Amino acid sequence: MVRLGRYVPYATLAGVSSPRLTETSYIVLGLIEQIGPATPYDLKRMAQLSTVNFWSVPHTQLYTECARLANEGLLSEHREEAGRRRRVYRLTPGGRRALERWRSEPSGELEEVRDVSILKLFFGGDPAELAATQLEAHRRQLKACEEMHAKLSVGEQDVPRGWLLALEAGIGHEREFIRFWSRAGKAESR
Amino acid sequence: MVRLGRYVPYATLAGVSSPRLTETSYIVLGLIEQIGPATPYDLKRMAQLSTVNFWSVPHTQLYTECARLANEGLLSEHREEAGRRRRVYRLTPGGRRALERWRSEPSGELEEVRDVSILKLFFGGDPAELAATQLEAHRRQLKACEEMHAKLSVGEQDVPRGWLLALEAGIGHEREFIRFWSRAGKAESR
DNA sequence: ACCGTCATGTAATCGGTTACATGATTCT
DNA sequence: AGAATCATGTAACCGATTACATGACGGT
Repeated sequence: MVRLGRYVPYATLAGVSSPRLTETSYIVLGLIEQIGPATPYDLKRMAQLSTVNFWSVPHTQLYTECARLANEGLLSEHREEAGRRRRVYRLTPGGRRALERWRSEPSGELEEVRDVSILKLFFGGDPAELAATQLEAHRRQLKACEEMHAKLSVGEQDVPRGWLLALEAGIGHEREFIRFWSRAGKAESR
Repeated sequence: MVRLGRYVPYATLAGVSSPRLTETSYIVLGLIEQIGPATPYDLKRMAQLSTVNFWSVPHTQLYTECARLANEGLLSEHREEAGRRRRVYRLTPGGRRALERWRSEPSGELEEVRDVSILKLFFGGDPAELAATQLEAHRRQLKACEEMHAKLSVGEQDVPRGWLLALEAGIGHEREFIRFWSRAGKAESR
């Protein structure tokens, strides 16, 4: 079986000092591109709501990541004068270039599945018991995804194509999980 | 869309001081259970070869993890007298209990997909280009999985049931990825 | 006025990742 | 004998996770 390149290291940016951009960085850059100038808190809501929910980022990291990207010159930072003095970030031209470069460069990397329940299965966990719990969870999740998809599809909203596709990917995997656990749960145990 | 519990924290072990067991810990415990007393290097080979390849662990971590588990009393450590003086680890009763508890406790956690290419798609990457590269990679990976599965299935080898199931899960997901990218790659771009 | 929840952070910690290094073996 | 590869670690670093904390605001 082929080794999966899991330890993807730094993205080195031609021409820029030495910014190590992780997926988190691109999520921040990408979200700001989509919604315009934003505070870390805006990003948090956006991420929750929209659909980076297939790749969640804890809110505390949004703060530090914004600061870092600003430090690297990929975002500009501006503090509000008013009471809260929140930091508002926006893309710099360099940030936009970095995002575009990343986005347009297809990668042959494969991700591992890394599902805890499958790990338990691997190490001898009882298929029927694992399946019962997992099936319920995946069915719920599938339902949530489908509802979200329906909501985004109605009318002529201007939902970016990528959002729908990503959601559809999620839906496909949920279905696959359901198929898998259905089979695994009832196969003869010997 | 439902929030996925991604930040699964510590597994607290009733009765034991304060061992924080991660998935890596259970991989180590589980592998040692399967192959008996082993050095970190044995674990590395085992992990590579067998099938924890759907959840890889870098070899350096096997060393530190073994040391930590020994420290927590879940493994016992014994140094060879001979030249290499390698450390050989084996399960203690406590370690075995911890493993069994973990394994038999089904969890409703869901994993996120976290696929970089889908992330690029989400942020506006070109479906056709991404699909081309991903399709090739997934096809190759699928082939490798299937070959491995065939190899493990022939004859009356005593391959643990979990190994086959985990492999089958991987195969299912690879097929799903292929379905997805096939569709995404050729859908009308507007 | 008080309470609960949302908003907005800061900071310590830690597992995971990368870098580096040396001793065995095997092959030519 | 030297080169290449396998075996076996050690250690620094850093992003991600957890813990903690306070201010604003809507409702009762």
